[in-house]
Amino acid sequence: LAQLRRVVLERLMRYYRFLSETTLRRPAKTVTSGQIAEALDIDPTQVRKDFGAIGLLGMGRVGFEVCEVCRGIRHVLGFDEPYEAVMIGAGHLGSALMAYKNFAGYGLDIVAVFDNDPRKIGSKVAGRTVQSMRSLKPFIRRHNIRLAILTTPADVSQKLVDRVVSAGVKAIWNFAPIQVAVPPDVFVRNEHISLGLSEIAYHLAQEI
Amino acid sequence: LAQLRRVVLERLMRYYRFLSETTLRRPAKTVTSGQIAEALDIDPTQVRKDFGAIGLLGMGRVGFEVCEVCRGIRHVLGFDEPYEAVMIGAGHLGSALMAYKNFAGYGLDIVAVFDNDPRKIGSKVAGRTVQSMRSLKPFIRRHNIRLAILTTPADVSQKLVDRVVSAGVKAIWNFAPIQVAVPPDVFVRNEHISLGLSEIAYHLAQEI
DNA sequence: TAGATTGTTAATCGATTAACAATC
DNA sequence: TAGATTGTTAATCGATTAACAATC
Repeated sequence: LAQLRRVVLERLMRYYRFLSETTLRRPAKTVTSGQIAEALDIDPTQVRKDFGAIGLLGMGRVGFEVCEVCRGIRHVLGFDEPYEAVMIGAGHLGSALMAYKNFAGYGLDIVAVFDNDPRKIGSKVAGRTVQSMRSLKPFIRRHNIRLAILTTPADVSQKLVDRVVSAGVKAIWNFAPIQVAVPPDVFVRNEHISLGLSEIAYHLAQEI
Repeated sequence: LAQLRRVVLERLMRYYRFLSETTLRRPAKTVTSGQIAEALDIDPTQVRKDFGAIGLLGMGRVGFEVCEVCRGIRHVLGFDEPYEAVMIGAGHLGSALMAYKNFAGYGLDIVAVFDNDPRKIGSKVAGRTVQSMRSLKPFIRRHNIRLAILTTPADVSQKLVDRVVSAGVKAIWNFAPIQVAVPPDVFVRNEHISLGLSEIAYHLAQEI
């Protein structure tokens, strides 16, 4: 199975969400590439190609089995292999993410939250006690954590990244408004708000 | 000036952030496409193409004037034309976004926040009093608001979108975990957390 | 069977990268 | 001047779309 590109992963996720949502409302055994394509405004061939790329086969004149597709996507995207993460930063954004219920359905379990603010340390966020940043590194080591979610201010973020990477973290989900540097074997996914902002601002300015 | 695609907008934003950040640290009058390219891991030709697309000209052997580039990007992306927005939802995420200081630098001013929860209505979020959803539509009409930022639960989001669109909103910045339907003249930017999640989960599963 | 849908090959489209004369 | 950097054209690459025989 070849390495899947980002755009493909995103489409797979959209298929998955669409199938999960619609089958809840009106259960269907099968779905055609055309139905998915129309709902998500994608070419039907694209859907079949993507399914083919992850080894899903359809049936002529019938389409694809919904359950099989969902199972296939779950498997490929790795939702079935639970992984634990630490949240770095217990501010508004960190708390918002901690409170997000759906993560469990994607295999993600945020097992601890850390902050530097003495007023926050010891308090509870979504049922977890906020710990001091000093405990961060030992915690990651002890629990073999591979993912760190970063919701800290720009100025301290790089230092914290260095620390968690040296403790063994293999992926950073970066919500901090800064580009962080990591060794080549560490994966970073950036969620810079400014990218969305640029698109919004541009379209509003265009429209006048 | 041709319509700019999403990837171009995102690159422009990255250039802008890079130039703003680095000139703060070590002020430079000029910058070459090669310097930008190396820092952002982009092809130098790409940088020159993007600059050319928005009418920025460099100087042989010298490069581009930093100030001129920043001004050009600000102008094209529309950061210089201030626009007001309403925040729909005063939960963790809504509060986090309200508290974000940098928006002003991009022309965005969140002038009001709305929620359905009686316990939140009347309280302050980042200096703004949370208003009832009942005031949403009249407020948008009265102030000619063109952007709504959506941080509500999935189940109520579509209804709220319909309402703000009928009140005249022209763009939706959607942080709700659902695909919202809008008329063709309304622009939607989705920030579904699940897309990032799929990439993270996939890479962690691959790595094993 | 007839007809809708698949899987796959070929064609198109657009975006990225390479090459290089023009420029300061 | 010499040499680094630009602007632009051409070449490459990859992704999307079209076409269509095979299938149920």
